[in-house]
Amino acid sequence: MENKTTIHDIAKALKIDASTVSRALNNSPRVSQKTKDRIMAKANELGYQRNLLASNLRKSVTNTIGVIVPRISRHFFSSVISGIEETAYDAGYNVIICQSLEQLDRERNIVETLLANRVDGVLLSVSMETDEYGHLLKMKNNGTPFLFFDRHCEIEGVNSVLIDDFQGGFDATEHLILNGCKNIGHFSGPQELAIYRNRTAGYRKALEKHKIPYRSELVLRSSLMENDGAEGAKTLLSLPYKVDGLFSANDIAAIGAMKYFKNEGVKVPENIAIVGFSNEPISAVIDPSLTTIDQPGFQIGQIATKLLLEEIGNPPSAKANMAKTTILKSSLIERDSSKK
Amino acid sequence: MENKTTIHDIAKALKIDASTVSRALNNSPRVSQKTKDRIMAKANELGYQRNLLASNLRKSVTNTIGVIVPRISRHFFSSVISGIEETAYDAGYNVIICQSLEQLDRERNIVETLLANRVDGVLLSVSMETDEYGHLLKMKNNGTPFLFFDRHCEIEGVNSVLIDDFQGGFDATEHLILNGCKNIGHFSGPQELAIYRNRTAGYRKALEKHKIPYRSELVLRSSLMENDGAEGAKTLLSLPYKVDGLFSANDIAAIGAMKYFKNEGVKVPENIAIVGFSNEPISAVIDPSLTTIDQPGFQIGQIATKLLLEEIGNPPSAKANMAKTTILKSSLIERDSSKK
DNA sequence: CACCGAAATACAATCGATTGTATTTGTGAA
DNA sequence: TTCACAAATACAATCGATTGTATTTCGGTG
Repeated sequence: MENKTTIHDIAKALKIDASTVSRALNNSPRVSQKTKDRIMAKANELGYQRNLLASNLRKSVTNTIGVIVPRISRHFFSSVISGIEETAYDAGYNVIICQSLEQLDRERNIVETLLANRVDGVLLSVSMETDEYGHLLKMKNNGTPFLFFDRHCEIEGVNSVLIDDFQGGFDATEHLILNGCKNIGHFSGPQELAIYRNRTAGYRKALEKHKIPYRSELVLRSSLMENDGAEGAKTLLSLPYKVDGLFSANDIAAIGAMKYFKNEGVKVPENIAIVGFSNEPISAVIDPSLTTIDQPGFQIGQIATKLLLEEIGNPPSAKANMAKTTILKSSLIERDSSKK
Repeated sequence: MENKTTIHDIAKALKIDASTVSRALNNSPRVSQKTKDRIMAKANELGYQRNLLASNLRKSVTNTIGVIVPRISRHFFSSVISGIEETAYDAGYNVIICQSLEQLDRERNIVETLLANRVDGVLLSVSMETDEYGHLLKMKNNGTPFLFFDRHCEIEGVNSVLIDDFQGGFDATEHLILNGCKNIGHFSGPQELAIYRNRTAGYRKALEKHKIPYRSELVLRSSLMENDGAEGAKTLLSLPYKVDGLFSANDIAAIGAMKYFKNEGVKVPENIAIVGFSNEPISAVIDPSLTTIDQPGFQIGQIATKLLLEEIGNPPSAKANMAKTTILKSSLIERDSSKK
């Protein structure tokens, strides 16, 4: 009841060798069916359960991949995780889910733990604080295959699966312009992250295309939490001219702003039209419903996992050291918050 | 660059024994400071990283606990996970998060994998499909400490940390009654789960207290997904008398019903008042905002983890085999969906 | 200078499973 | 009956770290 039974216990009980037991449990053709049956029966009788620590140590393969996301509670990330799990399980891999909570030191710890546990590969969407890549370079040098999804860093030879943030930012902004907005605010995130730089670049490009001058005071950077959105809304209202549009680089901050505007009696979309990013479920339900950019999370998870598993299966030295970047399209979901 | 360095590599490089390297890396007093320094330096130089598979195998302790939840995307569960992680990390434990997606076979697989990986303990909130406890009994017999939170099963000698679902159901229902509802519908979940039985029992108790007859056709059982809520709403509308209140055993189904009602032109709360359960973030934001029962998820996670770690630390045979059940209070959050 | 005891280090077994190699068993053909 | 050969099983090393025990080193004392 206490001490787990091992293949040696089974071997002893049947007066055979442990190697035969091991082979039988792995259904090797080198063991006769008769012996296999006896071993299986005894294994069940004793409640045997393979010790993966020992097995993996010996085989130096764990059939496990680690996944690091900023927060599991974000809808986008949990759908990516669903895609990852589906693909990984089908391929016989287990998945360890970890959340950095947007903190660099936690991200470092997680990487450390995953490497120490010898996961076969890692899928990673970096935290907002990640402006230093030591832990990632260590992982790379150490030979552990890994791959960025959504939020990536510029590290040579590391693949990534991204969405087209530039296009998303462009679409969101142009949509506001086409709805008649002239002074469009923009909430952006930490500039260390390419996704935010790209969304902002898309924003600027749309302004440019429509000959609207770019004003830096309209672009506010924060961590894009709900209260950052409220703060940002306040700042926009304090400007000496009227802001009539807002593109927020995520939904959460957009919602923070919407709530603030509601409190202040500023009408959405009449006074200010808003577009978010990520398509959180909450955005479909808030009043007015939030126009946003939808990202194919599940698909990102599937593709990222497929690529990672390929990399795990293949000698990384064989192929060129070029990083491959897969870019998926996002799509604008028009709802009420932007209808003028 | 390819093959990971081991303590033997360090030992060889310094012409000392591997055991000394091991002790140095664990900061044992049996190694002189001078040698420790040399070893540390060499370890860094070679990019050494402890192999936890080997270490844990030898120590037969992993300092890891497994957590199984139905879905990580549910706000309640992700706050429980936050509480678990905080407490576990403080105690030097790692956490493996797994989701059963409400499927029994996935739950079985996860338990199997966690046991095979020799986690030191497991925190578990069972799936809606779990009506058979073989995998849990196996875990118990195998001697792995585990503990239920929120959704539990009747297994002898297994502790649980729950919220007072009976009281929650009672409060929700009485709230509707006090707001003038006479015919109160109720969405419940699988009756294998005590939480749903208890919420329903609270519902009945409140009716009884206020001398409202119980009608079985008002109680609808489902998996409480969004479309189950819509289905349920349809059923309630088809009854030959007017249903003026609804207590749903979760927010998601309540929201499904709200959307259906909105489509059908049934006004909430004027025509039908609604109370949900769980306090999903979306419930605060939907229009009308959803009255609901808030559960202290973070705290549940903290307490459950503390209890589990105690059990891991102590000989389970030493203490009586009595299951301890910790019950936390929930609280009614009044919002617009129930204001008549 | 020899010797004692503590400090530092080395030796060797072990955790549980896997796997290459060697040995035994068994079957059919000569 | 004997031999060849394949099938089945046993032997033994190994994965990387830990840990109890044994040995060496060294400073200090008489």
